[in-house]
Amino acid sequence: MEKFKYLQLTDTLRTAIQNGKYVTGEKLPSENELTKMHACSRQTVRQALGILDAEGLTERIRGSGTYVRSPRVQKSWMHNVAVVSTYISEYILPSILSGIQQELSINGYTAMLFATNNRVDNERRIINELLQKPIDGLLVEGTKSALPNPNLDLYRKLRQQGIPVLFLNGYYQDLEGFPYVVTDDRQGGYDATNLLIHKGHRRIAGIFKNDDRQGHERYLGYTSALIEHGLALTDDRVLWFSTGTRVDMVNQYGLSVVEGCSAVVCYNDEVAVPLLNLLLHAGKAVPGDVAIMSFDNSTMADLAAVRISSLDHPKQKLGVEAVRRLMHMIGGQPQEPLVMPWSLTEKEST
Amino acid sequence: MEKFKYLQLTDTLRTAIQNGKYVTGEKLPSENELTKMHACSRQTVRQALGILDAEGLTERIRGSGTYVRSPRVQKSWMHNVAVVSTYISEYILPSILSGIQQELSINGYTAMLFATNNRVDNERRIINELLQKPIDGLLVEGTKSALPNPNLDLYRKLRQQGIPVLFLNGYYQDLEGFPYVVTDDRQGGYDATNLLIHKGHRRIAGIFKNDDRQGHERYLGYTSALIEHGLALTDDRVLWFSTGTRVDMVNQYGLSVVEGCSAVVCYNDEVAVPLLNLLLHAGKAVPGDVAIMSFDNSTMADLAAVRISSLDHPKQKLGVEAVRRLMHMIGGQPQEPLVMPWSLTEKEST
DNA sequence: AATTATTTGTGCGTATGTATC
DNA sequence: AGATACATACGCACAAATAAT
Repeated sequence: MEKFKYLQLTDTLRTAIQNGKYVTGEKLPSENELTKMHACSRQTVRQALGILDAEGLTERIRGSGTYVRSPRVQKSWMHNVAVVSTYISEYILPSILSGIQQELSINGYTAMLFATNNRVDNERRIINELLQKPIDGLLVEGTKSALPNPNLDLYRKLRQQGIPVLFLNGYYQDLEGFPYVVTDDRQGGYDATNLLIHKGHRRIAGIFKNDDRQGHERYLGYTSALIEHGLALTDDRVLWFSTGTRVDMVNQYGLSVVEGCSAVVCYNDEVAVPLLNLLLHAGKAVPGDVAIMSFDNSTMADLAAVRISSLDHPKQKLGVEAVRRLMHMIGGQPQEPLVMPWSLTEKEST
Repeated sequence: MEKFKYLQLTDTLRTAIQNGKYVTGEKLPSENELTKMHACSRQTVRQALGILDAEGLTERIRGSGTYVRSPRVQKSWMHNVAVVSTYISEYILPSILSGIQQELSINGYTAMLFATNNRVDNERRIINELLQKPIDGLLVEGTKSALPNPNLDLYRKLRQQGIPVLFLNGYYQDLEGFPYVVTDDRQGGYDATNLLIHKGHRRIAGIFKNDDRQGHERYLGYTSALIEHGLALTDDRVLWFSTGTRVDMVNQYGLSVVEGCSAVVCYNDEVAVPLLNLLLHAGKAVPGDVAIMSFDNSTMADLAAVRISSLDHPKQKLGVEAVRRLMHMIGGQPQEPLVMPWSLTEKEST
């Protein structure tokens, strides 16, 4: 129990408000009534009410009374949304962030930026910080979303504090009830592979990332397309890599995995471009000897020596959709997950 | 003048603290002394001190006194820095933002992100917002920094409010006393042109941006190199463009401006790459017929058909340096401008 | 339309507790 | 141990806004 009367009173009143004993509207007894109810002086009551007021829980109107603020108005002075991304400057992330910032700005909100560098320890540090910051909502790109995540407790704590959380690109399987906005990676993997199959390819290699959800899903799409067409599914034709080993891995195993194959499905352009260069350097023709399908359709895909056919990632639109959903969540409307489709304009590598 | 005694007292004490009348440390008179000094009751004094305490300007230690907090600790609950950039996802901006975010994070600060899209009306709207937000400092990439800026009043107002402002990349000539971190664009223009001259080129075209400081400076470096070597300075060989007309302009006038020249200095890679493609498409050899020097050394420069020699922009390091200086400013130390040098590793286009 | 009661805001006085020097 | 300073607590009086009579 608190030491001082005024803090005790603050506590009881605050919990009463939070438990809904006093609903949004008038409700709160007058200072004189509280004086009698809690057997203390009016000054003590006023001190307690002053704290609630400073916390934004109540609004005091002279001559009228002390009113409970609506949860919406309680935080109306903030309008901050935290954005936790794996990276900031790399690949398609800037485009997604740009979409997020633009849509937040339209809604009168401000983006507070954090980067995990795809490390769960950084993620933990950041979310711990955020628990003590005045934010209205949170957009998170999941960190290593295919591996078990040690920070789920913190996300649950955020929800407990009433802060809406929405995931994008990667989300955590074990975390239920949190909406997300992602690309349809399984369908994308299926479509990419399917296109190659319909072009007559029978031996199709695949390079996928093993520590995020997207990699797993794209792989599943790849396999289901092969199975559906009765094609051989061989582990030797699949190369897995993890965060931080993209280019190294391509240089080391890139040629061997496509050996004997006429096509390859690449996790993304960051893999496809180095692989393309490696193939060309080894005297192979693209798409003559090896066709390449990739994901994300970044600027890299167009600037490569052979323009790479790459499923088109919604990028900015994904950021915009994520923000729109988060805005609804801040408004109190729970949101369903959104799975966004890929589109494709074929280019030179197929 | 304020209506109530306690607010009057708060005001006088606050301005006294901000004017340095009471320095970091003890200094503040006791409640009883203030009671006598301002001819009011001790409760009134306490109410005023309570506000200062809530604002974080002072720290009250029971049995000891009321102390002025160091400016660094005064705002310890905020730790927000606003970053106003022209764009977010384009070109080298993501790298600069990444450096900013990284260094802010190290210092326990958070980046709040805004984009002007290089429009002064957006800039005005944003700075007006920021005047009412709780921020510790501001990093701004100047908008159309070579044109007269209508928002200087707002920047001065920010300074008046004690919020440190530091410009990067572009700053406003007419705004005195605001530090900045920029690249040495005049020297860069000189170096780029000089290199071409030393390679034997005598007729060197130039393409520059006319609405930002960097364009003007790079142009001045270009001209001074030509003059220094007694080469002809011809308006016909200089092409100016402005925000929003990069590629269009290159496609329209690119070939004509390099006509009769053996080399060209381009404002940046966003100009150099389309120009390169245009030249190659017209059957010209690079660097055989036309050598190309560019600025910024972005990924575009390396992914182009002919790897373009491009002065290396510090990018992340520039962001880091800007933040370091802003941190010092928040700590109360005024900062000098920083002009960062370019480096160059020659590539294929020269 | 004016009055009255209620409620919060401001201001002052006193007393006691407790940490610091 | 005593002086000093802030923290808590209670008391009262009046002002100003509101709401109901």
